[in-house]
Amino acid sequence: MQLTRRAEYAIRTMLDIASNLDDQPLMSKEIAARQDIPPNFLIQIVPELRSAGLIHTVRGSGGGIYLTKKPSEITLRYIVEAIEGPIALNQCLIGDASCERKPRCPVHEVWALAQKQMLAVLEATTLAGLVDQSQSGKKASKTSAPTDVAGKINNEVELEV
Amino acid sequence: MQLTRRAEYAIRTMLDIASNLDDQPLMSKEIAARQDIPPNFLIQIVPELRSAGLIHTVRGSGGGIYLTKKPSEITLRYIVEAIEGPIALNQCLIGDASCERKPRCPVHEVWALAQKQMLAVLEATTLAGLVDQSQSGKKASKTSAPTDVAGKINNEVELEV
DNA sequence: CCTAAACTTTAGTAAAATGGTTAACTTTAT
DNA sequence: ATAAAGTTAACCATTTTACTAAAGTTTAGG
Repeated sequence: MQLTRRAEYAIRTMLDIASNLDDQPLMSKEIAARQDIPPNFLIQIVPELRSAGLIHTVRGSGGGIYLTKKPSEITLRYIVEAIEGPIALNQCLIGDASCERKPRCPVHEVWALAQKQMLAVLEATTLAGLVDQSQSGKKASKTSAPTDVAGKINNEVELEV
Repeated sequence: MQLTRRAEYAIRTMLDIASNLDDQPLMSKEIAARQDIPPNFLIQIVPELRSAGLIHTVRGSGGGIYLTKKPSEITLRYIVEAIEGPIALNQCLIGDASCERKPRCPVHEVWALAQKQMLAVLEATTLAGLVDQSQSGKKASKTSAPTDVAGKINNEVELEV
């Protein structure tokens, strides 16, 4: 019931690149150093991010990594699923194949809802929003739309438990 | 990022007992048969539920298992955490010990929110509500208050993603 | 064209988690 | 007593996790 280190490192990597202002590609080793990622582990994760179409890699001297999309178009959910595959909080939520217990099992839809709630947050969070938030403090930049996703969701979601 | 079989089986077990109308204790072996749980695996899970204070067990001939609390007082979250320990979607959410990256890491609070959303669902769901729901179809029983937790939450939670 | 810098690929590996099984033990109703 | 129930502890195969390592490939620059 926990994010793997791979996915955590993938998120850090994507965020590191998104925070980069220069247009020159970043080296894997540098990213690893900045983000506290074992460098030999990261070079294993990078190809996965590339296969998922999230990054472009340039080989050879002077090479490195850059994003393929705009940070505002990359959600946290997308990054996580690029590494771990589709998120499923319970075995009965894997794929669309409904479990055989489903008709009589009232718990299934509870897990479905819990997962939906969780995914809504991960899907509403983009790299742009995260970069924006970590840079706030100097001035309230209104450059990218979803400035404070977390706060935004938070207000609409209060439950009377 | 997925519920273990242990916890899934624990939920089924608790639900099975809560659905039992007689006041005589249920046998582990019978529960296992009804709920598609490997019987030898269940007898390993039962003591954990007991240690957590969720069930009472009676040894010896004629013994078995019954709940210690009212089904309306037992939440899904409580059952899961009785088996798996505290839920933490990311390593940085374990305990109250904030990760050392927290001050500069904008992702932390996103995971915190995602988890809060998920836990809200698991916490709003009680055994009584689940039993009630699986029995509906004959007549809309209004015996226990939270009849349709899932639907209830669902309405209040729409996000404009 | 040679070399160093960068990513790629493949293999290996120790430790822990997962999902069980087995068997000896204790308690208790009849 | 004895059989029925839960208790405890040990065991086990497989998979996942989190890495490390090494040999290979591509490419810029001299």
